[in-house]
Amino acid sequence: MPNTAQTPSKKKTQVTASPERRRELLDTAAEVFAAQGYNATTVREIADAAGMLAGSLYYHFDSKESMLDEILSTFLTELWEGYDAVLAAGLGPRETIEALVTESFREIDRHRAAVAIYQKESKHLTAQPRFHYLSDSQQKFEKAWLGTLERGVRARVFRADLDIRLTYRFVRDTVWVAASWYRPGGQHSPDEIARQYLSMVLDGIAVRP
Amino acid sequence: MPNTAQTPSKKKTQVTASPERRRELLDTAAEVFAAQGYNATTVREIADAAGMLAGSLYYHFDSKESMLDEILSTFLTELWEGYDAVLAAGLGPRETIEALVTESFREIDRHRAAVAIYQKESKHLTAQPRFHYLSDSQQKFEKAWLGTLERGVRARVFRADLDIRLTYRFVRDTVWVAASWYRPGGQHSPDEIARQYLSMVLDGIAVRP
Amino acid sequence: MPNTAQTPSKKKTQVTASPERRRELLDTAAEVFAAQGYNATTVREIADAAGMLAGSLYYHFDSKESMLDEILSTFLTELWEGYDAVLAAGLGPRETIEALVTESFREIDRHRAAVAIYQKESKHLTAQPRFHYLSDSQQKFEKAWLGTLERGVRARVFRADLDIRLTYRFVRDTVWVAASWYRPGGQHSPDEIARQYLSMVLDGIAVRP
Amino acid sequence: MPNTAQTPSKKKTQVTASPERRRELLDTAAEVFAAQGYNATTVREIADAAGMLAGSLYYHFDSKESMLDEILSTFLTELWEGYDAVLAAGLGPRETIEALVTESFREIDRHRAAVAIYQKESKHLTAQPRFHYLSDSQQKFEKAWLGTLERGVRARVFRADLDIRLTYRFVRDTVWVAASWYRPGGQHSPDEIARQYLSMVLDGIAVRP
DNA sequence: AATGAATGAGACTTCATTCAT
DNA sequence: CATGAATGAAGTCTCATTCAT
Repeated sequence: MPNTAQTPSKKKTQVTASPERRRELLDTAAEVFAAQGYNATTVREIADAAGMLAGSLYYHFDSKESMLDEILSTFLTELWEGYDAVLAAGLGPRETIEALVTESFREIDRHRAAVAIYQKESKHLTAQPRFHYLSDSQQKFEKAWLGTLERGVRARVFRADLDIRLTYRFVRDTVWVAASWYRPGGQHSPDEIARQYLSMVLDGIAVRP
Repeated sequence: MPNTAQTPSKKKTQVTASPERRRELLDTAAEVFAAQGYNATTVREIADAAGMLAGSLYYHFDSKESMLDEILSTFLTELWEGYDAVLAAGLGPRETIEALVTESFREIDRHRAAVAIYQKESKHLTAQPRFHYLSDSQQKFEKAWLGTLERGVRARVFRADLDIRLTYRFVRDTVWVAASWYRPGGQHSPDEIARQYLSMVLDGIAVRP
Repeated sequence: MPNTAQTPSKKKTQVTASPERRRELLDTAAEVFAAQGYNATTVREIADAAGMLAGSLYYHFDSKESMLDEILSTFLTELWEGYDAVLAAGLGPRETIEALVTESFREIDRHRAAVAIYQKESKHLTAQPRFHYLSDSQQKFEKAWLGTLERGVRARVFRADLDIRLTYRFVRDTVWVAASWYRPGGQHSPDEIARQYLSMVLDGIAVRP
Repeated sequence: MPNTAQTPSKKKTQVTASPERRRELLDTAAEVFAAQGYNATTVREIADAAGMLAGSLYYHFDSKESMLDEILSTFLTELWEGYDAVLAAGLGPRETIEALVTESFREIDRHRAAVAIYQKESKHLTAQPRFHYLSDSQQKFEKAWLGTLERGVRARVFRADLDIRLTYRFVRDTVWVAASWYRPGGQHSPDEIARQYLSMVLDGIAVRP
């Protein structure tokens, strides 16, 4: 997931005009998209949720698609700020994985809707040029995680008998699917969930003999 | 996921028509639904993929929705045949989990498209009465897995220090998300994938000290 | 084209506002209307060209349509001042035609945009009561030109072997279509263009035997 | 006006399907476009005129714009067939002009609506890449007419004292504006109109001294 | 005077579905 | 069985216009 070059909307929508209102509306839209799916969501439903008429949304945004775009790219930008900080910290492989997982759950906590949308829609969005940055991010993401896992195998902190790509998918999916059931303000804090997830992933759920 | 035999077409569709052609068309439809999402798929795209015109599909099926219905219910019926056999076998908790995971990967191998559709669409489909059987299945599914896990904790074969519901979601998601990247005929057989997944889930990816 | 003083704004627009600004804005609007067509022009494009926001135009004008109205009626008023002077001068038919053509090219020079708009839009505007004055003008126009041509035929200065209505349309169109390509400040002055046009219309482009 | 490369509609509309219906609908659309202007015409008005619902038009055409495109390009293709035949005939300059004018009035007779649309819309359409062929045609058109006129001046059959570009515009506009008032089946046949126009253009409307 | 935000009507377009052939 | 043509509902988007500030 890349810190997107963000489509420069030259046309009309005031990107200048009050960014708070924009953000409010995007949050509303993200919530509806996450709940119903992007395609199944009508512009009118977003507008209803925002307390305005469908047409009024177009004062703030070019199109329904550009809302989706902005939701996803904003999320990815923030995500990579966190990831890049972790990767630059020079930690050992196990500590890096721990930090990445923790960071991920924090992002899920902060951008639950965006993550859920990303999970559901990103695959078929990458076909469109406008959303190529999703693949870019995906690749960068894979490099960071897979690289760390490989480093760990070489350093003998991760098992060598497993297919490394399988392990990668396992860890990756395990973390991000959480967005589909996670509700902020629930029983466990993001950090607590991260701790338990890491414990399962690293040590397994079986009792040690 | 229940084997609710919800298929009886009430309206008109010729059940007389050769069931093989029906299945062929459903397979085609499932593939397209999985690739693009149900909502994003037009009836014309399915027809194109099947080499006919959109209207012609209606000789075989009542509606786009009934195709989805049939795809999902067929899959769930088969899935529960396998699951029920496992659950009736009277295995210990660890062996039950192993058998369920293995069975799941076999289903993914056989019904990749259906599983992918299920993953993406089931949440917002359960709202419709027609698809209530999806929630039924979900519940039955949860009871089987959660029950087995709890049994394992009591039997001291699974760790007691983890939130059991978190563990459940972890195992469940770990398995099913695989449908999003799995391609039949790949490097690893379903059983091999199951073996490695189980190894990770049960024993973790970290090297034991 | 009549000088129907159809301008009195009945509704609200501040006529108090400086008339120069009004004229400026109308000139801008006319330019955009001429370039893109009235229907294809959005109020926002006019506002952009004027360096303000769309809504702000409504401080100056009732509606987009009233801008068009004012552009056209102002032009026609001026046109008829010139024409009426010519017609009142008591010239012979050939001299009258010469004077009318010359006057027309001067109007095109002064009101290029308005003339272009008139050419493109007048036909479908005449349906609306608000723009009935366009048909009135058209009729008065036809009477003046056709009458002069007929007078010329009777006086044996214009050919009698031509369909007089065809001749009328020929002369009329010949003159006014020029607005579609004419650019003020070009190579030829309006009077020079008029001279050459008259030479062609009166004597033809073929070399005399 | 070029014999257009015609946009290859790859997407969906059956260009194969009954070309007669297509042509019928295009004729209807052309009539409405010519009467009201392209922008002022709604898809529903076209559909009403064709006795169907607005959406049904999209079975035959990609978009309102593609109808316009097909109307114009079909017309231009036919026009250039006629023009090219004339230009290839090796006539003298005066005879070439006569043949071109005659051919033009025949085209106006056959494609009155298309010509009217061309006159009104072509200028602002050329901005769009899709309609670049309009400029191409315009250029080819200019080369043919201007070239013939220059040839005529050199051959001393056309006057040398006139600005040749002015003459070109004069002749060109004179002919084509006729589409705005011409009604097929009127008093004069296209050939008769051509004859009188040529008489005016070549010899003028004034009586020879 | 001008802005920023919103309204509401209506435009173009898509698409599941129907049905005579 | 399948096609070709059409329907009708609904969806996205545009735009002239309004109005409080």
